Formats: sequence, C-alpha cells, structure tokens
Amino acid sequence: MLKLTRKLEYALIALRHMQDKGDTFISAKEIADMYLIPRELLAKTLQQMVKLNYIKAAQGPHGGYRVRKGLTEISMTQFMEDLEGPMGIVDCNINAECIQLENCNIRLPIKKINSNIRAIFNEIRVGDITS
Amino acid sequence: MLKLTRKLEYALIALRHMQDKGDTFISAKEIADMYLIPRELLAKTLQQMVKLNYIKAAQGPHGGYRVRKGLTEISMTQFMEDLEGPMGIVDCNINAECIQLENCNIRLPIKKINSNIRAIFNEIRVGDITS
DNA sequence: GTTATACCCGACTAAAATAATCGTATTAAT
DNA sequence: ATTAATACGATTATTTTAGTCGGGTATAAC
Repeated sequence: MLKLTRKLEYALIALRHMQDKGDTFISAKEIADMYLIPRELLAKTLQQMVKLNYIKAAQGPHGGYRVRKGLTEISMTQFMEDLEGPMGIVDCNINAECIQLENCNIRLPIKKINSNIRAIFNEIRVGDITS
Repeated sequence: MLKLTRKLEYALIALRHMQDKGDTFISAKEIADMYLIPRELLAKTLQQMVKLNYIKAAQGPHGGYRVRKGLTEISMTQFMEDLEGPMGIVDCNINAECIQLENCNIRLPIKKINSNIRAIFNEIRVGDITS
C-alpha cells in the first residue's frame, strides 16, 4: 500500500537524466537502456510529458527530449496528479461515491491524514528530486 | 496511487465501532451489516487482529469481538504493517532487489519523501482514529 | 444432547489497477 | 531512399487487491 507507480519513478529518473544533460536532446532509447526501463513504456510516459508541456520533443535522427525551463518549480502533487490522476489515500477523498459515507465513522481522521500527505508533496518541487 | 487498502479501512471502521460499544462483544455480522462491508472479508480481517492481539474474540452465541486495552496506543505505522506488510512508496525501500539500484539517480530524494510519510503515520496512534 | 450462532482458517476466484508490448504512422537528418 | 527517432492507439500480461466458499470448532440456550 501507499506506493508510487513505476510510471512516476520512470518519469523522474528520465527527467533527472535529461536535466543532467542540459539542452541536448536525449532519446528514449538512451534512457531506457541506461536505467533498464522498458523502452515502449518510457516512451509513452515521455510523450505524455510532452503533452503536459513538461518537456520538448524533437523527431528524426538526433531527436529526443529535453526538459523545459520552469518544470522544476512544479509541485510534486501537481506532477503526480498530471501523470496519474487524483491522489488520495481513500476513494471518498476522490470521487465521493462510497456506499459507507453516511455511516462511515472514520472519515474525519482519515481526511486529516490525507491532507498531511498532500502537504508533503505540495512542499516538494520536481526540481528537488531531479536536480 | 498512494492508497490505503480496503482491509485497513474495514479494520479501522470495525475497531471504532467496537470501541464505541465498550466491553460488550460485537459480532462480525453486526459490523458488516451496519457499514455494508463484505462479511467474510471483515471476518478474516478481525481474525487477523485477534492473532495480533489487537482484539479479543468470544465464540458461541452472543460471542464476537472486543478491543483490547492498549490498542489505541499503537502507532498507525505498526498497525498498517502488521496488517499489510512493509510500507514504502517504492520497492527499493522494502526489498532492495531493484535492477536500477546502481544507476538509480533519484534514490536519495525518494528515500527522504518516504521517511516523511512514515513520520506522519508514526505520530498517529490508532486511537486517534478510533476514539 | 440438539440446535443455533458465532468464530476459525485455508483455498479459491474475481476484479481492478498497473505494467508492458505491438503495430502502424509520422518526422527529419544524412 | 534510408535510418533513427517520436506519436499514439490498441492490446495483452502481470500483479495486487478484493471478495467468496466450504468445512471445522466452540459455546450458550433450550
């Protein structure tokens, strides 16, 4: 329980690697080979980050990806939710369609824990991990 | 991502309900019906908590479960790990058998986040949720 | 001592979430 | 043209989580 997804790990590893390389375009292949990440999966994740405007892509030979300035300022909460959808330790924090709801006797304390966890990720910037 | 399991939710709901009822034995059926929890699943969870000495069981008619004194002092970390095994936002915090390891470029910051999350659950007692 | 109610427990199945792969198209440098 | 790269939807596989089933044991009430 309480795990990050691989996709997020791969994304962070890739971002860090690209960041280390400055402005040059890095191919998905290079990263996948270096960190033993499944190539297609990483590619998809990178493509998602392009759509999110986190990184910039260049096609063709010598193409690849590079990090956009400003990415490092984004909070981990936003980063995680952009890539994986809403975060919450229980479903009722997300969709509120819980058959318990009315009777639930632990809602408030759970809610509090949830905001404590969010607070952690709010205070961390992507750059804290990737630079 | 970052979700608690249903089992943990059910366990906490049950504990709180039992605690509200003081010293009388409460059947799994009563709790399952009241909170719309699958009966067998709840039963299994309660049995697990008996083994952990969290609660006491009584068999036969008018039997059921009641909370043991002292349970409320246990930390959520311990509670969660007793019921669900080791907690960690990434696997390498748990079993260290990660093919990246050597090359991994985000280990330290991730580790730090991990201990922040553990810290939250260390500071919360089960009783903070169930009473 | 029979019955009804409840816990005990392991094996099993189902469902959902996550992870990974495949196929085809597009782009651009050489 | 060829090659090396991204783009992207569809599909499959794996793992984790959730839930069910069947047979057993204890005990209170009658």
